[in-house]
Amino acid sequence: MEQLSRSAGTVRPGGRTARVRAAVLEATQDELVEHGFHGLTMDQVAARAGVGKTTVYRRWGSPAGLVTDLMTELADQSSPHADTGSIEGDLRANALAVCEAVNDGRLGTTFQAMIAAATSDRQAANALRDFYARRIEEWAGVVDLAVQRGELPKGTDALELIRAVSAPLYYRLVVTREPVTPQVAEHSVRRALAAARAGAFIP
Amino acid sequence: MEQLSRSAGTVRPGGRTARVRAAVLEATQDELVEHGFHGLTMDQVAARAGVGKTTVYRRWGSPAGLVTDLMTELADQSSPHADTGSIEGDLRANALAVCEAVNDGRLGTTFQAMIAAATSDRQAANALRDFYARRIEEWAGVVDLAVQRGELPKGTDALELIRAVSAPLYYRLVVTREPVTPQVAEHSVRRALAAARAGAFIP
DNA sequence: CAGCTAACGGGACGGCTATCCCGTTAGCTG
DNA sequence: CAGCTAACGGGATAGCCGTCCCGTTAGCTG
Repeated sequence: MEQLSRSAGTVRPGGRTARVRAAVLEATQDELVEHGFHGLTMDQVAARAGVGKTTVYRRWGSPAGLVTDLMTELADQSSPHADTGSIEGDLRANALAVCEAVNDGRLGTTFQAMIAAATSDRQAANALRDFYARRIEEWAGVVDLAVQRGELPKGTDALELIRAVSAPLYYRLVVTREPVTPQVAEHSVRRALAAARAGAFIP
Repeated sequence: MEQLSRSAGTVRPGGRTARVRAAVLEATQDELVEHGFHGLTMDQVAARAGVGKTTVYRRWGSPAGLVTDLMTELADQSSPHADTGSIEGDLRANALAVCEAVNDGRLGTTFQAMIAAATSDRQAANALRDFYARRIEEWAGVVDLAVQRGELPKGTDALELIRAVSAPLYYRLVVTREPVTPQVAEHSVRRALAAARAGAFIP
């Protein structure tokens, strides 16, 4: 797709296009905070961004497209994983980072919108999956280090352990819609770690 | 609300109203399976149910309202929790029940629709929360029995343990959008149980 | 700095969705 | 079984959303 449009003519990645994209994504976030994903309309995003609505339709196609692009933008801003020296500290840092992210007004609504978009749009779903696959891989490193240090048994599935830490947080956020507090994060770490030490993450 | 409309005149719970509701909820499920929550329109539901679209708007108000009613209907059909004699068997039965439910064409799409509706509609969100609160409470009993039998340490938080079993399943379903297989369910049980035996579910 | 063209902007149009109004149906009540 | 009225049904209407067409702008290129 990308290849085809490139071969059709000269691409212009220059100032205006980038400026428009920045303005539109900024406006998208603002609209999400105010009206949520359900109330996100191409029209209002265009108006707030100060661009023609035709442009928004042409480049993003749908509200889900806007959110998807916002997601890939966030994916590029890779959050550096901590290295506190102990696996407990590292996992706690991970859980608290998730906790803060979903509770932050601006970022949290964007995350919720991503999940909402993914329920109706295949492209958004793929972007969401890729986003988390990348985050999980980044954090899996701390588990491997812990195994090398002897903190966790050999053969521990690093990806699964990282997933296990965040699963209860997202479960509360999306399914039971209970608040995601630091205490919840703490409990999640404690339980995942207990299971890991007992060897429950060895396939 | 309910009280007010009742006091205004005589309620007629009789045949026609109930018949209309059944037809509409049936049509809603069918439409959900075919087009998903995003493609659920009041108009088509009314047409498929063979009722006037004014009726659908008057009684349910929005697609989210339809799904919410569907959810309360499912909530009433309480699934009996198994009692296999061991906590491992009970939790496995629970996890497999969730696994089957989300993979079933008809029921699974309804669940997904419920979650999608909850992201945009407060009433749907409340109904979803109540639904799971009830299910979790029903299953918490098997944990208490296991504690009495000495299978799990005293003070184990039954509600949290039940939540911990389903959290990874829903995490995959909604967030990472990976398939929810029986093997995933098995792993989830194994890990939650390992943590519980280590006392990680004692507050 | 001048020409080319990718990308943007405005306005008009068609289709759909949600709402309103009022006539009709059918479940209660005596 | 006859009257009352809650609840349903159909049609008309207004507003919004998405698309299309074409003129305009501004970033590349030599």
